[in-house]
Amino acid sequence: MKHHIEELLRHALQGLKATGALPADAAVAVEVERGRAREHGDFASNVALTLAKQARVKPRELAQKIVQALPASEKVAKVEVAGPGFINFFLSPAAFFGVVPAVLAAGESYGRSAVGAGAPVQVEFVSANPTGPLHVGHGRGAAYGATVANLLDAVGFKVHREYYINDAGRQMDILAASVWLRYLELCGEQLVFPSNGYKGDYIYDIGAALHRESGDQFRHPAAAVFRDIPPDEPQGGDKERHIDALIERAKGLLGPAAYRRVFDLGLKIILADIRQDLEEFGVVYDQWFSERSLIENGAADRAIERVKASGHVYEKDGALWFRSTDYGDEKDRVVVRENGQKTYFAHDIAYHMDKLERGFDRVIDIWGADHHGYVPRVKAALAAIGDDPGRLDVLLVQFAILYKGGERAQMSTRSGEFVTLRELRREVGNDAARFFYVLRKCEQHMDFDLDLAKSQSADNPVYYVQYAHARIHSVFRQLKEKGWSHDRANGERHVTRLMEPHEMALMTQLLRYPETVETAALAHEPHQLAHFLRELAHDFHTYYNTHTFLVEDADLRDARLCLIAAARQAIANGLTLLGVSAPESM
RNA sequence: GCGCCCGUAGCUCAGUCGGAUAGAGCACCAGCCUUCUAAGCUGGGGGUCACAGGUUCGAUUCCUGUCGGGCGCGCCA
Repeated sequence: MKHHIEELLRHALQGLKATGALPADAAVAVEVERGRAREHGDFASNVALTLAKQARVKPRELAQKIVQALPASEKVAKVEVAGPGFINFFLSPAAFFGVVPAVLAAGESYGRSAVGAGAPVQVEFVSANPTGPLHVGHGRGAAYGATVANLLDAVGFKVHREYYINDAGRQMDILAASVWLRYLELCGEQLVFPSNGYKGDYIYDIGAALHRESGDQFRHPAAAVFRDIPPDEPQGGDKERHIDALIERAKGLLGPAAYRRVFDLGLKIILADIRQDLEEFGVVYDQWFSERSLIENGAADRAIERVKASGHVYEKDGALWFRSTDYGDEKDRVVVRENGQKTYFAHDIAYHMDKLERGFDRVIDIWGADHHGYVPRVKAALAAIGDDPGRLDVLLVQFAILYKGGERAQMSTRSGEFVTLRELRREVGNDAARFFYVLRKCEQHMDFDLDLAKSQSADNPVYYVQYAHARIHSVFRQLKEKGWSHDRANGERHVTRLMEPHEMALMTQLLRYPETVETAALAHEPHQLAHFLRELAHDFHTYYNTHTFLVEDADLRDARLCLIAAARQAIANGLTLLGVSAPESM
């Protein structure tokens, strides 16, 4: 509908250019928005205000000319010039009534569109280090990313959902060492666990799995493990040097093959856990992309070569540096360390190179806001190797702070004292978690009130929306109990009877649904859809309270049932995009 | 210190590319169940859009500065 109004305006402006009322080269950016107040109509445009200067006419005068040049449309009942020069459009009743059969005919596809034109888009999200279970911070990225992907899919993009597995690097070595040490304890060795190791209970579980699988095969005396290892922090040493030495000792004592078995077992178990966690949360990927594969198949080397070939590199202190400051980064970055190892950044260049080579029109990365400083260097690298950094969008998701009984919940993976996503899901349910996570725009810090999310009350927006859906089902159950049935065709013939203000409001909201999905998708803002659904539910609840649907007059009854069936469809479609269930009864 | 994000009602937050009288939910107050689920509805009070300048027909929105909060500034990932 919005696009229809925009089209009418464009026609009018073309006409005015043809007659010379507007300069032929006037920049035409037609803006149409929903009128805020009723008296401002259903749609309003400020084109006359923005073009007045170029046309050298007073805004109101220009607005009048535009209105006269507007082509007739059966969907528009009235057009007015108002205020300083706004053009207000009032839709005809036909435009409202049409939405009911339109929704019912479209069914699950109502709100879907083709603006994306099948363009391939990749959405990479969560991508948490496989060093432990997902915590509640990852949950927001998961819900947000999954919903952005769903929205893009709904408006016609070909969406590829991907998880980048950080299965290389020091953190994973720390995990492997942590697992091995817990395993040694289970073998009966007495040792002091490193302060910088992973201390969560799940490490014992993996150690136990290793022991079940391999018995004492990887056992070494604690004395041999800790011989000549530099002291840990509590003993006055450096915790980083301590853990690094333990990693080297593990590799030495176990040998490459056995070390790899320990390493891979930890990776496998944790990854399986993450995967299951996300699946239960309704988050499913097309691809799990391994960082290690970039090293093993030479992509990382190839990336380094391309950066070198760009000339934006130099050697310093034995390391290879990428001069990212050439592209506006605040300092240069190491890509190959003094010890010959490539940095995480080097792998990330290779990964993004690979993404673009795979032919995505747009690549969307969803990162935690703590990685914001990382954006310029990745874009710089893409620019240096001749790729277009404009194809990469990085969306930063702020942390969610959990409140429980008014108190903040602390989280830190290393110490093992964190609230996991799984715990959150168990506590508030998947639906509330998915809904709450996308209720705020991503760059907003979010206070996640666990007590509210879990409360089965009117305060809880997710129940409010779901209840509207369930209530409509309930009406149809009542219909049967009264021995009636719904004649949809008859209802559609009599939609013109739906003249009550509540009915008009509900139809207006239904008309807005496709616009909302499109706007939310293109702006990557799921919260717009969440807020829309609450409003739609409100429009239904007020209607429900004011009018009886199951009236004796069959024509009116059928028409009303068509309307609420359409509302039910729109709510269900919207909730599905959010990954929230639409229950038939509550 | 530098960089990024944020600051809107008592609380949590919307506010589309600069537009018309700044909105919603919660909380608070007053009402509504012989009627399709009261997990609902109706009405009411509540604002220096952090502060100070600037840009213009017009600023919550754009620019500069100040204050306050979060995050980042490794040859970690």
